[in-house]
Amino acid sequence: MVSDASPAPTKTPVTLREVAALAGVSVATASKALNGQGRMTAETRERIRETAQRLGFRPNSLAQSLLRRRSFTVGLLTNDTYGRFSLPVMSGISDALVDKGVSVFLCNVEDDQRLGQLHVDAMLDKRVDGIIATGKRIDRHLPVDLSNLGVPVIYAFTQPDPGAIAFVSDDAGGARLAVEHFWRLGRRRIAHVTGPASFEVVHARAQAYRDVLTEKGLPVMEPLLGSWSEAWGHEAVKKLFDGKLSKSGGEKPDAVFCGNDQIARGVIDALRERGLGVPDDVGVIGFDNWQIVAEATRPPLTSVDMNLAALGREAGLTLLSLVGGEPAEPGIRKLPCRLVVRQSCGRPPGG
Amino acid sequence: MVSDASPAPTKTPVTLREVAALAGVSVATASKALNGQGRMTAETRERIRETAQRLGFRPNSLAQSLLRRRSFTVGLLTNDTYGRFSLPVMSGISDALVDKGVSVFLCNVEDDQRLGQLHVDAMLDKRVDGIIATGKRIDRHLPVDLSNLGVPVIYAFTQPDPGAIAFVSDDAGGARLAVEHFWRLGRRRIAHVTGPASFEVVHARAQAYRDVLTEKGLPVMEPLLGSWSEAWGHEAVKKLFDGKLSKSGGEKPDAVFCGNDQIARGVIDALRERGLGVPDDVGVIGFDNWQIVAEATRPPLTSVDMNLAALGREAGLTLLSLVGGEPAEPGIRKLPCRLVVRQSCGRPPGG
DNA sequence: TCGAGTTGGGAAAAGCTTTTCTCTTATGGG
DNA sequence: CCCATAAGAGAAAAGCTTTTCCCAACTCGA
Repeated sequence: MVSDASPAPTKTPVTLREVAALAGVSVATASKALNGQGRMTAETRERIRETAQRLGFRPNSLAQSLLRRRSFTVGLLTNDTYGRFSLPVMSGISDALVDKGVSVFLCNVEDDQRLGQLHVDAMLDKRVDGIIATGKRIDRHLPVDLSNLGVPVIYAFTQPDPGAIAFVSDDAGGARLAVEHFWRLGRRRIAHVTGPASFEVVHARAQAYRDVLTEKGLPVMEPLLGSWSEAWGHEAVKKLFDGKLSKSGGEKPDAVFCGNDQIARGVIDALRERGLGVPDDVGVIGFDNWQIVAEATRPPLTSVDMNLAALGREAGLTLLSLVGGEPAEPGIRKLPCRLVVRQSCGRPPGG
Repeated sequence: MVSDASPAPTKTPVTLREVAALAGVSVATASKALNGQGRMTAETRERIRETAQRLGFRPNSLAQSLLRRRSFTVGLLTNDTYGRFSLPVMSGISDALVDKGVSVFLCNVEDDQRLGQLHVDAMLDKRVDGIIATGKRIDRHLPVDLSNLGVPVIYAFTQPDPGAIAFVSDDAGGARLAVEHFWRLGRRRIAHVTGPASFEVVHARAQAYRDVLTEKGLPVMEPLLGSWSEAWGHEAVKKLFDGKLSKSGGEKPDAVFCGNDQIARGVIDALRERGLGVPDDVGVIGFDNWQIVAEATRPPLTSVDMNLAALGREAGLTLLSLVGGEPAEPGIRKLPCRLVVRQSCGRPPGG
């Protein structure tokens, strides 16, 4: 039973040479037949095709790549090991590329410079056509230097080098979406509970929040900065609903826009614990649209989705066009978010 | 400025031929010098090495692979797009392989047969040395046929083909860990709330749960099967603490072993809502050790960790040995889980 | 029938590295 | 001083495909 007649456990791949020999032509002709190039009788072409088919011929990509100086692979660098951010991005990239015959090397570099260098070297050795860098936050670099690599580089959801091409989510736009949605629903005292000041997105979203309120002539409550946790959501509810709020003259919020879904989850739980109904008394909107959290809250959480898969797709396609030699403007492209409406924000009055 | 001293934006990689020319030797000698092969004077070797260094020479892996019939790449197939299961597995695989110079193609096939075939073909074209299949549950196949591919295949955390090599978590062992821990803590009325009957692990864990209780001479409450959700955790608490339990003569549980962390989260919240203290009145242990959930519960959740990264590492190393031509027994290897103790299970009496 | 043009197909180089021979030169012993 | 041996380095093939150029044979018009 070591090795029997039926397809051997390890068979050596069939080469073009063998196909050609069996079809009684030269390798040149065989190659042309299979690629639809060159001139030959229809029968010759067909015979070669059939032979190739029958033998299960598969052109050796390594040889092709060597010749074309193009490997049809790209490297994807991430530091988001358990990544709910970078995973959708990856998925989008892969989606965009698989149809073009391009495969993706996934390399997790953690936050380890040595590991980063190791992976980048490995990619370069393998002659990737390009590299995409992605991460877990927009305002931090990966622990690798990607300048002057000799291959195109695109940044997606991570901090780019100056002069590079990057795709990020439009956090300010996403925040507008949420606040304006509250406004349309008739909410007028809208609070904002978000993450720590060390994140740039915190400021971007907070500013958008202020802008919308100002535009609409609504009272602006100063955003509450804390951590990205449920616990902070609880605590923030205490601050919002126990203390006096300066501007609004003691009035309690009827809506809370949260910086992520975990905070929102904490807020909703805390509201329930103090007998406030969501969405009837207070509407809540989260950010990230982390499905498993958003759907587990009671009621299910309305949340801003950053369209990360789309972002990845754009990044992949752009990289490909760069590889193809087409020029592209450097700069940061912000891609729009979308609001996924569930039940925590309420329905329009009388709607 | 077409090509100046500092690295050009897009430089063509330097070849061995150029190194050899500059060092004044043949490519054969250059190759041998850099690989520590052949015989030559120490100075010649050093001169070549220096030249290569200076030029930033990087052997073209495509050429090497073509020659060695070994690409130093492996394909990783998964259907767990947003995967908290397959991601740690991937990370372990990558970890195990990066030091050996092996890169990983990540291919997400969703549950789409066409996509699966597409990716497998792409991998085969690219001459991967082997393939690892991973997924989101142990008892389901990926939507691809991986038999007779001509390259070694390893299954990790997904249902293997018969006769293949697979690594999975030892769910029964993990369940024992949890129940025995409760026992050591002095808990005597231990309930089990878990997922749907359609999952094999549900039965494996439930049986282990029964076994341990029987061994210890404790009352066995019939496991409560439901869904993997928080909501089911809430509901299960109702069933456990409202109704009469047959065997235990109406006594309420003092411990609940949950089938995953989300259920555990629901159980803990529900217990709190009815005024029962965790861990003082009731201990709770979850499964999966999904950090972000386990650490957000109040109190933080003790949970069974499946050691998925280690599982991935094993899978990677085994694949490599297979690629190296070493034989390996087919079969399913169960890797042990470990209990991550936080606060929800309680401390030993007087401890 | 001759020359021009067309048709079908092959030879060979290129892409880059590794490895096996082979060759030349130097060295040492007798 | 000569031969045997070792040392140092190069030529060439292999690995597989694509593409350019070339050749032989055939067709057709004059």
